[in-house]
Amino acid sequence: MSHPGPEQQPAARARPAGRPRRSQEDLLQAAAAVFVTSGVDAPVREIAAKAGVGVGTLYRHFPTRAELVVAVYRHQVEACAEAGPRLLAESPTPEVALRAWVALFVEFLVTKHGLAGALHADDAGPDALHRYFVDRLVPVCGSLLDAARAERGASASPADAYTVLKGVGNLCIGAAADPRYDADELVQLLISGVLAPVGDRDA
Amino acid sequence: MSHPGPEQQPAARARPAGRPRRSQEDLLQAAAAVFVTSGVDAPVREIAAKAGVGVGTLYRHFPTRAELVVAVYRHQVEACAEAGPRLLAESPTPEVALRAWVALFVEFLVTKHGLAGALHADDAGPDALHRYFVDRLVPVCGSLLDAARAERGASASPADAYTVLKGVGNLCIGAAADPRYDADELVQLLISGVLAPVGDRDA
DNA sequence: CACGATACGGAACGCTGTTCCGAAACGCAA
DNA sequence: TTGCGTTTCGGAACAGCGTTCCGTATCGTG
Repeated sequence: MSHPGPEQQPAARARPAGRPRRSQEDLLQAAAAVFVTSGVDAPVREIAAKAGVGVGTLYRHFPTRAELVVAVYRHQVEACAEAGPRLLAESPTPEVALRAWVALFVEFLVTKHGLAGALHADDAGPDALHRYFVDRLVPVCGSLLDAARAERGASASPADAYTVLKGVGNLCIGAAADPRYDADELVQLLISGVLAPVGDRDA
Repeated sequence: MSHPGPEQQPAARARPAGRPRRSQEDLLQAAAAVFVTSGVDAPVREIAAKAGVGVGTLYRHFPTRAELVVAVYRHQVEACAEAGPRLLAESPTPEVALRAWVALFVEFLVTKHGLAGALHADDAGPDALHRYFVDRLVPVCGSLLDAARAERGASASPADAYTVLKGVGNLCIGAAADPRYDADELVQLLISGVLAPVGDRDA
């Protein structure tokens, strides 16, 4: 923070080349800035350029694109995860806590353009991004879900925490780019369905 | 007037002077086959190779990738659209009809690998694929939704047909590639939430 | 001062969707 | 039949992506 180092002029610089740590921080700040302006899908070269380094440097610090994204958003995901138990303790009912937490998650995903879309497991290889989100947030979501369901008295579990979390994430895809689409509304309705008594689904 | 006419206005005569237009049909069949094996995101070159033509030929018949996808699935989308009113007429209640139609839509999306993911408006340009799906299916979804809501007596509309349809489509993303994720279940739960009385959302 | 280790930048690779153009195949008229 | 215009064909070429690779510049140290 106290040493931002925003110099980007390509000429006349005899600056740190062999030092290990500076680039990493520059990269993270540059990536965060570019993600805000150009979305999470911004080209790698744009991030490297913003940081004033080559793509080779970027890839040594973050071997894959997903790991860079994880690094940029790690503390926000952490904050979201930690908000779960706190909301559960502070809210009047577990359902209120669950809804508040989910709203928090949705706002996080929607404000980072393209993050929800980049969250796909896609196929085959376990994406570092997908894995991190799942590992960190599924337990939190699960405990909130269990508490809310216990309150409602819904014994049967129609959908597990992983499915619900992935569903919420999917609902956020494209939300920022489409004014006609209200992801937050839909997510709350999904929660309503998840918490509804099982017999409610039969006509 | 009685000119020998080295210049012919291409008004009515659009006769194929070159090879017959067999290519278009070959392309559609090849694309359908490739989509089944390699998913909707299969490379354009693979489709062209399968059809035994060059990519130039493919792009003259289908100026963009999305239009090819639309052409391949047009009759299935049409069938899905036509199933809406039929289900509404044949089902015991509108909600049953809505749930059955949505299940149909989900099965269609999930079985075509990657179709749901390719459905994004993404950004900026109105995708031909997205437009076609929306134009054809939103009215159908809307009438089913209205009927089901009228039956339930839920006056307020928490989410319009476009939002619900897009939400359902989003929930199907990655469903085929992830055994732990049950899109169909989630979609039915979302419908439950959509049809639930408005006051149900407040804790 | 010299030498090895290492982080650096950016060219290069393989892949994508899309555009472009020379060449070939056909119908029609002379 | 022969020639010509028209239209389609095939695939090279272009632009952009994520990722890999390597010559080079700089640092820490003996």
